[in-house]
Amino acid sequence: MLDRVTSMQVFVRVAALGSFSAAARALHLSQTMVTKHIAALEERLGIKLLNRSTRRLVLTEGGRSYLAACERILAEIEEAEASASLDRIEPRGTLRLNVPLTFGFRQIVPALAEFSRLYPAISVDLGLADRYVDLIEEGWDLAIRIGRLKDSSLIARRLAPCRIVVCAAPSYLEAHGTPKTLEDLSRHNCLGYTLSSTVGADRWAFGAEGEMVASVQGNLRANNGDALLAAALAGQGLIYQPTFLVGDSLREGTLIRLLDDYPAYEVGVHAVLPSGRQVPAKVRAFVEFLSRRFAPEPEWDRGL
Amino acid sequence: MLDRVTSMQVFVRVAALGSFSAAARALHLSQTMVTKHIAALEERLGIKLLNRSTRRLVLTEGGRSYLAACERILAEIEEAEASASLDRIEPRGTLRLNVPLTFGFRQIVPALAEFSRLYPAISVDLGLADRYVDLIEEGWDLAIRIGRLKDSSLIARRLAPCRIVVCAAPSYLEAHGTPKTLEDLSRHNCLGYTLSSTVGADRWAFGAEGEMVASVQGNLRANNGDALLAAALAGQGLIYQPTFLVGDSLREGTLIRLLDDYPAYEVGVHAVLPSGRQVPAKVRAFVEFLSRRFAPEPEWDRGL
DNA sequence: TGTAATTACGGGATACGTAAAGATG
DNA sequence: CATCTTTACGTATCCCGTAATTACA
Repeated sequence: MLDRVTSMQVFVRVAALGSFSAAARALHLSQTMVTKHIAALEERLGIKLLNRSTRRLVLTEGGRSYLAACERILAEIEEAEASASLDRIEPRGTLRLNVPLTFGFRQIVPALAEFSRLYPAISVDLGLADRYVDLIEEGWDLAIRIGRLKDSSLIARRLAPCRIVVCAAPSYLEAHGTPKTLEDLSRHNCLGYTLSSTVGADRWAFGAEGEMVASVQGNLRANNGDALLAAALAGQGLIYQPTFLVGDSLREGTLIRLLDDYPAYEVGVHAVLPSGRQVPAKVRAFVEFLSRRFAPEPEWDRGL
Repeated sequence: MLDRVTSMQVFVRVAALGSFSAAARALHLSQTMVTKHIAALEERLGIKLLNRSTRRLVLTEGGRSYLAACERILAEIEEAEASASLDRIEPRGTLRLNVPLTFGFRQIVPALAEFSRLYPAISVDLGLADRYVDLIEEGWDLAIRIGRLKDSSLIARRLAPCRIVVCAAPSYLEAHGTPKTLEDLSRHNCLGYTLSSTVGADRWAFGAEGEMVASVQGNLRANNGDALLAAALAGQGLIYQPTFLVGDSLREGTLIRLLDDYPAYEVGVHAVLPSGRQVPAKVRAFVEFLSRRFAPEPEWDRGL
């Protein structure tokens, strides 16, 4: 028999999203299992819950009232488990963590090794993605977001500053000279980062709040910082990237920071979590861990 | 994973009876499974629910509060399932019913009065429309369709025959003569029904299967049978309409049936519902009700 | 020593995903 | 034709009871 609680969760998700496949994605299940869960419920109850054509789902009358009951019941179960569970007190279980690619590889993955030593009872399910993810929809416990946050339906905690600087390889500077002012940038090959809609591709900001902006252009754009870093190291042009990415190269001298008379544009590295429920200890533990790890100054900014 | 609802039931029983083996007997389970269910809950919650020595079971602090929650939750589940299952046994709720205009006014609305007396727990949401409606999309429980069905993704049940006959007012026949053969029709003013794409406007069919077809024309067309009926009664021309519409006038003598040497074209009145295994009791009840009401011969065909 | 809970273990049921089919707009 | 639901099917899991084991009065 399919777990009835799971079936109820599936049903609630299907009803909320209006789609079997969307629910499957959200719950990390196959479409097949979603079908089977709904079928199991319908069989058990003896009524049809959803009228479905391929494109459209509509709750039946019985489905509507059962849905309301499921929501009540699931909330009660969750509350009962949360208040009874050790999870509240002791960090354990699986932490579903979603982080941006570059920051993830460079800063989170190394950190996780230590975190796992500290908390052997926690296993981590790491999602690396630069795209926007819906925490609640996709069931993440926690995400790392870099930038300036707007979404207010989530709890955010600032973990570290993220300073964005301009730099280039010595070979490039020898060949093309060194820009001294923002105006000079327009005469250089500025490799653009396309993922942020505000700054990175055509506009490079300076000053902690981004008070100054330079318009730039170049012969390469990418949606991935590591790719741009590689290009810059090869002497192709200037890049405008966060210090957590270019810090090592700057300390090694393989990249040179430019325009350091202008204060760097500063955004934040944030831990973001779904609001509402009480925060599980595993999440608290990880946020605290990162917060300590990155304070008072993150490692990647040492010596810059 | 053990079914969580079952585990809760086991836990409640164990707590009530103060013994694993007693609970096993009560639930027709092996002692083994009782142990495993309790262990599964304890694992899931991360806390001990029962302190047990061989002879004695004592709820822990956490166990007591979780027990209370389980009792609430199980009661709610039972209630939700019972209420949902009622839908399949006892006809109740709102029946969303879509019917064609003319048939609806003449045959369904009168029937509904009696239906409501028979099933006071059902309220009806009646949609009158001649256009094609998507049952699933628009959330209808049931539709009446008249004609010959093709759509196979729906369940259809034939409720009654629908015979289509030619008739005219005596005043018209006095003025223009009485057609005796299909060929004669071409010399008459044939008022066309435009809603059906197959027959009704330019082509009038005869014979149970529509084996014979006459081409016709006239000076009025409409997409509504009642309008054409009114025109015919006023002596404007011939109409080709179902007996459920013209039956009363024929019996009164305000219309005269023509060409009754030719057997009438016969289509069906169908109940059509979204497919799926379970049909709600309210729907079954209504279909049965109509089926009985129209059998063995529908009222509108009496005496024709 | 007798009763109750737990562990070991094997067989059979089933939960699950892949892949293909069916449906739909 | 792309997308969504359902069916078919093979596999690995784990549910479950029998039987052996441990714990306790």
